[in-house]
Amino acid sequence: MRLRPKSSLGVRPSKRATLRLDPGLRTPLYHQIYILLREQIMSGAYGDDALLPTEFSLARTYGVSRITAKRALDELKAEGLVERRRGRGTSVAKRVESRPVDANLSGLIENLLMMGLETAVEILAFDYVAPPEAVRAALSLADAVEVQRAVRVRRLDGVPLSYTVSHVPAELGRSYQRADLAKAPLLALLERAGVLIGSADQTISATLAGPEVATALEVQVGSPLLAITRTVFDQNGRPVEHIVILYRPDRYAYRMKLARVQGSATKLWSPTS
Amino acid sequence: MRLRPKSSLGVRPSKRATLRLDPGLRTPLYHQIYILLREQIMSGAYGDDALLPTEFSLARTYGVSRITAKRALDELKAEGLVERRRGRGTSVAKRVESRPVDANLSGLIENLLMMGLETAVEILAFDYVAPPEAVRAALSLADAVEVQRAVRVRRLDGVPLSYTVSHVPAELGRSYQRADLAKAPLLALLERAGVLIGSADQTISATLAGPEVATALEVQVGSPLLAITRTVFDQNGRPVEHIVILYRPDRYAYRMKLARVQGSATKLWSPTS
DNA sequence: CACTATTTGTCCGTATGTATG
DNA sequence: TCATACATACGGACAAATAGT
Repeated sequence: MRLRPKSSLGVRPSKRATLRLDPGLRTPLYHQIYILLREQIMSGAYGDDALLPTEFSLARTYGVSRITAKRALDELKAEGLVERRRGRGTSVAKRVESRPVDANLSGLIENLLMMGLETAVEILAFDYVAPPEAVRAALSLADAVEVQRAVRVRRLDGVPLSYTVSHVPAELGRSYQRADLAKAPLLALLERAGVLIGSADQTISATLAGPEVATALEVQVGSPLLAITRTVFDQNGRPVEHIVILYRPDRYAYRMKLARVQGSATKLWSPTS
Repeated sequence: MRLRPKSSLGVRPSKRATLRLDPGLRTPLYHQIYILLREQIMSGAYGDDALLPTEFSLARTYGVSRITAKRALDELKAEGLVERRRGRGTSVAKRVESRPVDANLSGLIENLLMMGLETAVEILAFDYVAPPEAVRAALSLADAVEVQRAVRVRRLDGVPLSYTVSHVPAELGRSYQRADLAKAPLLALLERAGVLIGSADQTISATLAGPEVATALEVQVGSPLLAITRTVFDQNGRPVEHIVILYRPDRYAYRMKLARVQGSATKLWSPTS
């Protein structure tokens, strides 16, 4: 089978000419070069009618054959990014100038308004289970306790936005029913049951869409997702809810304003608003 | 040559069962599945002695042959992440327990202290370029202006933590040199140059590692990354810096404490500290 | 005008990797 | 495990268009 030889004795493969291409990366060499060139074109490195490197030149700098370099250029041509003419070379076709690094355009939703009632909620699961170890620890529960688990998908304009898995200690979970969750936020239900919400710990990270989540959010398996994990405490510091929310990054962005904290070496920013 | 047939007549290949793995991603199918499974293992989705899906089950859910599914599992085994026994199935080998759902344990770095000087910075690029359109817009620059661009990788204990691309208006960029960036944070350099830092807009999202970033961060292509895009303004509201930071989610988590805002229907939380 | 160097287009053959049944 | 198909990557060889002398 041979899954990567593991370079038995620490013998570095002595790659000399190979400028930053990684053959062990599982992505075809020509495609790596294609991405590098596209990146340079997008960022305007080849202004106007300047010529891209020739096939031979690319082959030399990246340590590949001319055919491989040619394929990278051909892929650019197939995308309409460059024009190629025999004897002349390869030049940038259209002034692309895209790549929205800054989001905000398009139909991106921001944090707060989304919490409003403009969204539709579908409940995929509502049951009582033994919690995963991490959840049990976060909620400071005893060993053999059950929790109320709910899996929800939130949509805006019919397009999935987030996939939520929430865990609530069973005694609190009894205070609401499956149908309630479709209409009101979980926190509101807990407050209705007399819980005095205090603070929350929140961790923001990134993960990949697995099969179930991908289906629910209508994205490809392996798509990136923004993951927010939140543990909510009441005013006595008792944990009352543990929730993981997975957002489609093309539909949702977590935006915030920061203000500079003067005179502190370690703490640079303080959130505002 | 045939670079992707372009599906001549709009004839969709009728992929039915294929639960949306991406064949156009140029990454082998077995490796895509490997990345997904590793991601799930790392995030503790298979607690304790739970079994991973069988080869046949994987083959069915992803619409590939059993051999391909087997290879994904074999690759996990080669990495020492799982144990496989005939007739029994595939189980998680070592309690990896990295990527704790709740952060904070293990070697996870939090936001603020990291900005300190415990980390080593490598500068991959330091030049003056025409900015990408999105950056130009964010910095409110005129059309044909150059900006100072820096690409950096930050490491802690020798392991890459973040990949940073920063753009600063050229006149401000002249105030520091390449070597300065390796020693002090960009904001400190700007303040040294007389800039009075005011506020910042920040967007948090998720993305996938491309070849260049993957190499720099020593992760696989297609791994999830936490993406923070920040535009910094001086006290007059003039933009002075645009920066995109890509974090390895297994090494860095964005944590925050939230306090409940009472009596507001739309605004539920207010950040504290 | 030929002559040449450069550069892309096309073809061959071969070896290895990927994916299927 | 085997046979098969296709993709990837290599090196070599030659043809055809372009630009300069």
